[in-house]
Amino acid sequence: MNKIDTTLVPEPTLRRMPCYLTYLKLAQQNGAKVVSSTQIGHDMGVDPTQVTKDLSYTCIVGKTRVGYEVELLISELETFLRFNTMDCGYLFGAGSLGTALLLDHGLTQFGFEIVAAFDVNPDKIGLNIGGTTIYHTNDFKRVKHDDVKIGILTVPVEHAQEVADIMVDNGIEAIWNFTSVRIKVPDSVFVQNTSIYAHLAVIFNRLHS
Amino acid sequence: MNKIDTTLVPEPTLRRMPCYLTYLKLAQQNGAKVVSSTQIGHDMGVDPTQVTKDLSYTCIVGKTRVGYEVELLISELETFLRFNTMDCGYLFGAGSLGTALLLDHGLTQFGFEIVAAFDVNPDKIGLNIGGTTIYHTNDFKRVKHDDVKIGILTVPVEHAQEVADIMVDNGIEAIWNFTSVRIKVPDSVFVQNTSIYAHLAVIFNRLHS
DNA sequence: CAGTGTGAAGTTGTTCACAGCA
DNA sequence: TGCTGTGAACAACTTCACACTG
Repeated sequence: MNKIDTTLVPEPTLRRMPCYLTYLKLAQQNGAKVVSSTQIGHDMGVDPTQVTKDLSYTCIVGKTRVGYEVELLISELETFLRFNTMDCGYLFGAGSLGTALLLDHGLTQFGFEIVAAFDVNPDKIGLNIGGTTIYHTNDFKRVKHDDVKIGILTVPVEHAQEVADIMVDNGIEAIWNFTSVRIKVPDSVFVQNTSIYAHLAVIFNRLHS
Repeated sequence: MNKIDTTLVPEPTLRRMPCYLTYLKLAQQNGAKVVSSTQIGHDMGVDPTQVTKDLSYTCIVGKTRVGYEVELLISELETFLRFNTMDCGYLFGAGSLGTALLLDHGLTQFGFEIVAAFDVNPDKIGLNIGGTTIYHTNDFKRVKHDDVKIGILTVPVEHAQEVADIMVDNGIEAIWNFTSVRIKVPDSVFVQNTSIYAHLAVIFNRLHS
């Protein structure tokens, strides 16, 4: 499989890739120069064939009987995942989770920067959290730049749809939805749901059965 | 399907259920008494048959041509997901994400309470964040209670495995892993990976293709 | 006839089996 | 022999089709 292939990369694969990347960076710190998918699979608790399949979506080729060159694999993965070019986004809702995202240094490391935040709480407007200024949501139209396509949704559930509508009306093309409601958007807008409470449900179920 | 069935509830179903719950609570606030799976599916952008299938894992039965009684469905879902009985957990790593979880009021609403937090940063030991005291990780063995089975992992990636090992050695049965490394644990321990960066990879890929 | 509930078909993702290579 | 890479078998999840019900 190569990059000319038009089929979409499976979402599970995309979600595993950042884990490989983190694993590889740690391995590199520990002095590893070369690593096999067998090794990666073993260390990460993933099926080794799965690792090979996942990596085959990138352009990298492994050396038979040796494995993959760590440095090359890292840079290839970063390019593939677009973690080495900076994407910008807006944050809507500077509550506890929103604030955490503003303070999180990890995001820039993965090629993402929150360039402005929006809230409706008068006490928060004008504040600067982690280098990002907070504006009133009503000022979004005025403040926004057309080249920012990603919006983070961390508002209370009651306002999720409403704020999502504002994003869509103003040209946002991808919404990273941290709320526990499913929002309705046009087909052209991509939504990634990341509700942590959803995972809590899984934990409770597996723990008590 | 009923509760005597031994097959596991599919993870995708478990992850959708909290969304149904949130949707239903909002609908209830808006005065809805009865709702059909067709309606839920339409409003949430989920296939209506999927909604029916998902709900059939609980004990609730819908009325033909009418739908489900909202209040009953809410309480049935809450019971099923164990959101109305309090589970306790420990948090490891009081960084930006860990702190956000400590400050988040939403968790208790979903039946989860962080009863103690652990970190290695001397500046943080002894602090009280959102009602939770922070102890040194080395004191875990001394502080822990045997009935707490859930551990939240929000430490830097370099220490993830090490801290996970401490948890496992001290009787933790489920680890909610927010780091971007896959940790290795015995089969008896359940791990739920919730790395937000993984979702970033999906957003970038879908946005740029 | 609109809605539930379910078995069957289809799709997607994972695991297995093995060919090729150093 | 140990590893990559791939096509085939398998499992999981989703969507479709339809019988049933008030």
